Amino acid sequence: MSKKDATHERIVAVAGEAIRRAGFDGVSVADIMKDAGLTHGGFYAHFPSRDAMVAEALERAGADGLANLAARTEERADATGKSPLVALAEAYLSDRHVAAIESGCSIAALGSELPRQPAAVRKVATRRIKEMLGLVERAGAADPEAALATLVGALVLARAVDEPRLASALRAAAIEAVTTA
Amino acid sequence: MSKKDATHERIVAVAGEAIRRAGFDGVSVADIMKDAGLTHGGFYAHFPSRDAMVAEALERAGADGLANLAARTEERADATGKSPLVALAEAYLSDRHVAAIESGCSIAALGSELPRQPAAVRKVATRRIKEMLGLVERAGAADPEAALATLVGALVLARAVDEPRLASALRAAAIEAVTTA
Amino acid sequence: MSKKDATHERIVAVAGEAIRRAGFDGVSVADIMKDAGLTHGGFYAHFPSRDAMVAEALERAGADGLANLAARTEERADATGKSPLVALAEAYLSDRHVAAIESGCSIAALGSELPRQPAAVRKVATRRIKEMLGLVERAGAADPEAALATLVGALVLARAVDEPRLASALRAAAIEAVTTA
Amino acid sequence: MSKKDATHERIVAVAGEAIRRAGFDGVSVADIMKDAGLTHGGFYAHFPSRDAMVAEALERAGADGLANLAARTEERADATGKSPLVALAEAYLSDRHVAAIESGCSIAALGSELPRQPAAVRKVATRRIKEMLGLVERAGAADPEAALATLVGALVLARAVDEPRLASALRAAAIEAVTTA
DNA sequence: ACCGCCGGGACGACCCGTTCCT
DNA sequence: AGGAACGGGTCGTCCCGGCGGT
Repeated sequence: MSKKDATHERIVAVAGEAIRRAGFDGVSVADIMKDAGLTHGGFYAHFPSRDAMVAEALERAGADGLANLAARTEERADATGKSPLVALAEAYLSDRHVAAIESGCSIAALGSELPRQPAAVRKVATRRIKEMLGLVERAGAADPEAALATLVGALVLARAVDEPRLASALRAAAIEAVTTA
Repeated sequence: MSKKDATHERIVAVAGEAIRRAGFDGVSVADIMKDAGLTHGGFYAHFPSRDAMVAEALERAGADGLANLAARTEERADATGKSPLVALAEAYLSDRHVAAIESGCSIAALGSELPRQPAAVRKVATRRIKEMLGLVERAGAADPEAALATLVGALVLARAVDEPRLASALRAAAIEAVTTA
Repeated sequence: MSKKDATHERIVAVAGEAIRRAGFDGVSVADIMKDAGLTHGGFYAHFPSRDAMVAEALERAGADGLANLAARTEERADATGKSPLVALAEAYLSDRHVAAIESGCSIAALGSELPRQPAAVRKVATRRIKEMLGLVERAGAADPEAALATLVGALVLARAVDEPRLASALRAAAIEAVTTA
Repeated sequence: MSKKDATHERIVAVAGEAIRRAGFDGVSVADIMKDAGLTHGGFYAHFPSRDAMVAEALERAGADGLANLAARTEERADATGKSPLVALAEAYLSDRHVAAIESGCSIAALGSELPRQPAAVRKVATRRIKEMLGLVERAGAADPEAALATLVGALVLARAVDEPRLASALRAAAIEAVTTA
């Protein structure tokens, strides 16, 4: 039982990264199983379908990304003495987070694909967004909804854009807007 | 020449909608051709590859979405007498635009898929984002980059979320933030 | 392991015959799999690509054809008391071998297509030709290279030609030339 | 009328080379037409079907190859003073002819594909083989059938083989065998 | 009792020979 | 004679079910 659970978790963790990196449809079951050190044959002993695995993987990826973000925020607040909100915004739009799609915010990584996902997946995403709102609120944002929209939008745009200069401008402006509102 | 161009345009228009609706990988060549009233056999007389068609379709979808947005903004400004920036934000986050993924803003519809797209596609997207910045700036935004990030982020989140109440809150907060900054 | 190997061998055997019958490009993966009692979906569990399968099939077809030839030669030598070389030439240019393209000499069946094949395939063919030279030499040919060229050329021409009379003349002349040199 | 005939001839000439280079199935109608400086649209104004074009192309390629061979033979006979048969064998198995598949002997280039061609094509090939027999006979071969088989077989094998050394040995042995019989 | 392997069927992009309209 | 369009076919990949060994 314990071994099976460990395997299950490994698959989910691998899938969480793979999906953020390549999108919901960007990785095959076989790819994920191979990355988890297994063959694709046993996949359906762990999940009833690919979709079910995706839902779990998104859940896992979201928790993972949120925990990472909280940790980086705290690090930054401790190191620089800045306010929690500033630390949060700077962490969310840091070089590191922009680059690390596969371990970062799952909402920014998959946002525009979410509307076409099955209900289970959307449910997970909605819950995650609420948690993110809570995080932003606790950090002291006057308007958590607007702040979250700005942060997510800036991250999506910064990653989409081809020119580093433009990406940096978007990130800096978003940090400014979120922290002075 | 004229007939071929007409067909070409029809394919591109159909593809632009299909891609916004279902994502870059969500529609097949055959599907697009069928929607354009053709069979898949003739596709490669119009495009050297699927990727080339996607790049054209994104270009077209972006121009289309931007023109729609500008038109709706003007309509709204004329009808309500509100400032251009308010009209723009309200138009961008209107029920209508949130619902109309396939004819709306291509950046919001495809944003999180852009980082994985070929260079040609990313180039088109970058140009479109610059145009959107210009639009926001001309509407009178004090900080166009932040305003665009907020608008795009709010649209992505509002579409992603499962609960209309939450979606509305995100949209309202974003409008407020953009227009009062 | 055993089952997969058995299936693999069956595919290779079927492909070896199909390729000799219809040429390197004359049969599809689906055709071969169907003849092997399978569907083409499972093909890529056995071979990384069609080309890899073709190389194996040629290897198999060559070994098969050579073994058949050796067996027929011995039968003929035993039955008629003729010399090994005569028996070999007569077996190689027998009605039976001329007719049985799909189980006969792979070099004669595919010779003129070989120059355009990938390196792996040509390598296999070269090795087979060397083995055939050895066989001819052991049968007592004074000039194995010339004898092989004559036999292969006569078989190719006899199969190419539309008139049985001409085919027979070519075969008889080749047997005569090979066995009296 | 004259212009159409010229175009027709150009297509046939291009096709004759293409088919010897890439095999009966190795070139598409569009490729041939493009090489002839045309578009594939007009193809069916010149030929009722691809097969009909192939038959004509083989006819043309055979005449072409045979004329080339006769010319090279004569050149060689004049230049070296060797007997017609020696000159013929040396010309047929010269480096130049081995390398020039697309302008050389069509029987050697396509021999093993002929058995599966339509009747019209095989008829053309048979006639060509008879003409080659006549050429060999007039050159003074004691046994034209065996000589032709040896020459064609050696050319096919020399082109098929991966090792220049082996190819040379096959060619030399064949020349020796043909000229001393 | 459970995981891994073999296999199935459907679908993906891309290419081909052919026809029709201009 | 040119060019758009058609429909069938190719190889390769996908998600998923069942049999067999541990």
